Amino acid sequence: MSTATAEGGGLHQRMLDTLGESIASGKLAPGTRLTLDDLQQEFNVSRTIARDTMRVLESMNLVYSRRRVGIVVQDPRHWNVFDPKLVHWRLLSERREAQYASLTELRIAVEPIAAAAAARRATHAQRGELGALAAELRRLGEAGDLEAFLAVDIAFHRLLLHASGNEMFAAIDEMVAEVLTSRTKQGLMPFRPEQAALKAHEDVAAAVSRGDTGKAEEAMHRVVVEVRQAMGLE
Amino acid sequence: MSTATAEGGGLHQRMLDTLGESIASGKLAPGTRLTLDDLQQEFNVSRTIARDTMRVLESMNLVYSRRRVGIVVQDPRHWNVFDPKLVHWRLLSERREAQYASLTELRIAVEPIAAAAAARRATHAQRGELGALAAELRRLGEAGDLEAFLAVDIAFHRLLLHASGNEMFAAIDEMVAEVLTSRTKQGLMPFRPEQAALKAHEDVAAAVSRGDTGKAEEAMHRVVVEVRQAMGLE
DNA sequence: ACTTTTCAATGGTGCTATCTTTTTCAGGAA
DNA sequence: TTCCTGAAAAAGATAGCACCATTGAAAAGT
Repeated sequence: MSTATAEGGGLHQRMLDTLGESIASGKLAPGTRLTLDDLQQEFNVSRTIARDTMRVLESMNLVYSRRRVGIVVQDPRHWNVFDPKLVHWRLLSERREAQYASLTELRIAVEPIAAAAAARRATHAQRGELGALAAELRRLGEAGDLEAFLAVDIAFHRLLLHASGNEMFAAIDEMVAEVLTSRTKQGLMPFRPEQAALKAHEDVAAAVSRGDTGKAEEAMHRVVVEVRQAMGLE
Repeated sequence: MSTATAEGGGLHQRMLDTLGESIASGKLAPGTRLTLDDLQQEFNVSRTIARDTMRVLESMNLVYSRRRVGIVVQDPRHWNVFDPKLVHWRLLSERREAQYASLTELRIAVEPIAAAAAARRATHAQRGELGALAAELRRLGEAGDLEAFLAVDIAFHRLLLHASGNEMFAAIDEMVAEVLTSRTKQGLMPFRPEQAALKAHEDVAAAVSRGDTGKAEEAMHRVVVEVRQAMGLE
């Protein structure tokens, strides 16, 4: 993807990012009426580009268009909230916290089940790699290198989600990475990862390695349980 | 959405549905190269429509387009598998079973956590309604009216997902409905819903009603546990 | 290796058809 | 006269079409 309102991609991408961000942030409130004519003027683009952009926003259910009315910003409850572009825009907005909360809760739900699935379906190579990452995690955790720790932590969770063999689980890997990153960057992580967390990661890797679905789920549950408490979910 | 290759919507919708279905089913293999010129001829539409369509498919990561190359069908691992349109197309294809499996696993992951969230955040009205639906479920279950049972079961799960207050959970309600429907239609359900399942639904409603997150999660776990076993996940 | 050619997307312009909403206006009843 | 009603007309916006210029990248040729 293009990311950000950056200059990057074509006109279409820029217009899409700008408008998407405006809608996601609520700057363009639901019910707001736009017209292609206004948009082409505002963004200084041709009708072609304006159309393309609105079609994409429409396919994400951020807007709908009706004859004689124009293009109308949809109520948030209709948005395709799993679209990575929308997730990205929402994380850029001031309502970022709400998006993090939703994502974290999703993670709490999915990761233990993904661990169980991985224990059942991971390839031999994946099982090995997972163990290596867990070991690396302990090394970096005890050394106190938070930045490197984050990178490996992301790799660990990403690999697990993919090893689950469920493409829907795999698809949330980017979002999980963003949650982990944000948690570290905002200092919500203890300066030095806790022993319990390191142990839990190792247990996940070990359980997946020997195909123990129940233990894998339980260990991954321990990994996310701290997040759960931080969110006030139990 | 328009649903199906039906006559419905505009040219854009029809072309999108047709192409999307072809890609989702694998009839158009990853790596296949298309050009706008070919497409406008094949579908007998203007360049505008062909462009719009491909832009939408591109935003779903079903294709990517490069200059001088054309429009290329993406590898499935890049697809936005949470896009409701894509889910729908996959359920129409011969690979429908794989999609059901993924969705079921997602459901197993999400619903217990959604129940806990609902216990915490549901409105007063939602708590009451959930109880009413659970009672209705028992009545219909014991009467053996499978069709009506299905309708209420869907309403129950949909309400719970929405009451969770997590818009990402709410967004999977349609998918859950399709899974439940398919399970009933294909006779995967016992002719008469089991007592344990009826009890579990009631327990979910009761726990949500009194705000007991732990019990709500546990009870919803019992609701999905049968599905879990049917899938060979434990 | 470098240059040229070719191909297909990117981006733009202007037009017609069609669908809906709003407005207008005529006609009848109070 | 005034007010309401309903049909017809007008207007506003997308839907869709045809065609054109530019640009970037792959492939062919030197």
